[in-house]
Amino acid sequence: MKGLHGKYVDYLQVDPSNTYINKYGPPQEELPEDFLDFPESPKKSSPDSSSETTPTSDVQDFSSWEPLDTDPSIHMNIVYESEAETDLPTNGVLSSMTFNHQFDVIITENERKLLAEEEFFKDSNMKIDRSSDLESAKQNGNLSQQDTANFGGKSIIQRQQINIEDGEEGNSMRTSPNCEEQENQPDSMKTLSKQKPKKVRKSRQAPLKDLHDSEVEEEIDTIDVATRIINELKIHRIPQKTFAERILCRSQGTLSDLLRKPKPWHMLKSGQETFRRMHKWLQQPITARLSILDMSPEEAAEAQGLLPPTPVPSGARKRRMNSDESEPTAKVGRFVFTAHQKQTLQAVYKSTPRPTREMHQKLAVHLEISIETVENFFMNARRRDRHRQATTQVATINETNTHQKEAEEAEILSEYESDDDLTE
DNA sequence: TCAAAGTCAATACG
DNA sequence: CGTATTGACTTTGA
Repeated sequence: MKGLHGKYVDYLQVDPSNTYINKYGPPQEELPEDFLDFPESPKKSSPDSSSETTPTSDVQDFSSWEPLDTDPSIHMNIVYESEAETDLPTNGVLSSMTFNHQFDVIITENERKLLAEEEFFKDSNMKIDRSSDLESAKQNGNLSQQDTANFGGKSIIQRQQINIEDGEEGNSMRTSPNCEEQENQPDSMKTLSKQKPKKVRKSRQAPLKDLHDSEVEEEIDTIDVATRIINELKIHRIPQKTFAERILCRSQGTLSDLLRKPKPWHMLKSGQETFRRMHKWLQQPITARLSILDMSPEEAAEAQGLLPPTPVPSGARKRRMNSDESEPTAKVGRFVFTAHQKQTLQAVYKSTPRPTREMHQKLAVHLEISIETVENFFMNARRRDRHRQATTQVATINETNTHQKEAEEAEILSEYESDDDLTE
């Protein structure tokens, strides 16, 4: 019963009585037609399992599944991703939870013992039960959540990994977009593969266009992606710098900004590419995600795929420097406005966001700074003002609603770090 | 040539 | 050290 050890399991089911486990994966794009259907339980399983699953004649026994307790390496550290209609935060970490939602599961070996907890997947109603692990999680008592919506007892867990104690191969890395890649077709029809119509979208206050499941334009919920990336980086202790450079081919500062202030997808231009990469990375099996991070930027770049022509036009900056860069003597640090200069400029900006060239000149003289600097100030001010406005509207409602929960999640997340082994 | 969008990357912060 | 901020550079589109 250790056939799956060391391999990816993209989907997983656990029977209502929490005794058997059904794994499916890895690479297959699609699940078997009946994957979501529990076999007709022949035994007197759980009481409330009086489901309405089509009472087909196909009687199967859960014994065909792998007994849950025979896999000692299992432990689930569930990072869930709420798709919608839930009061739960958009995502977070839970110690246990019954299904009805889709989860992003991460399993670490040294956490396996925690799974032994009989509480795991106890009921068939979605419920958060943190009694089994996370000494810390216990501190938080407000994560309980009820969600009666269920799929007739069906459950799915996505992207989970099962660690093994013996042979496993760290190959399995999948292609994914990375640096050197640049495809910006208004309608990325590049790969018409019908990937899992995993539209990462949630019910936000933002007006969402109702696209069909067609593989039209993959709309990405940037806020959701950003949140998830933040969690991933935190859980696996991946520095922004590492992720930014190896996966996104961007600088740490840029990543930080994108993560904290993600602009709505529809407001992005070429910047969509960066979010696409983050999204793509999130869709890969955990081992692949982590393995890529272990490589050098170059390796990662190639490993992940194509290195087409025009790399994102930012790779090689030509910083202004003397024609001869051999003498770093006159090291001019970055310019920084003095309090007075900044205050003056901000005051002017308030009343006049778009000063005329003459005004720019006057300000430059008055503040004793170059006109370019003045122009840059207004340009940056306008852009960041717009940006702020665009991100605030969406974030606000959401935050006020889940502020507390998120704060608690953060605590739980931090606790998980204590025994995460997948980091180097 | 100008403005906007996307970033870089120095450096301010904690 | 890792993350957030931010003045300025680069690329795009008009």
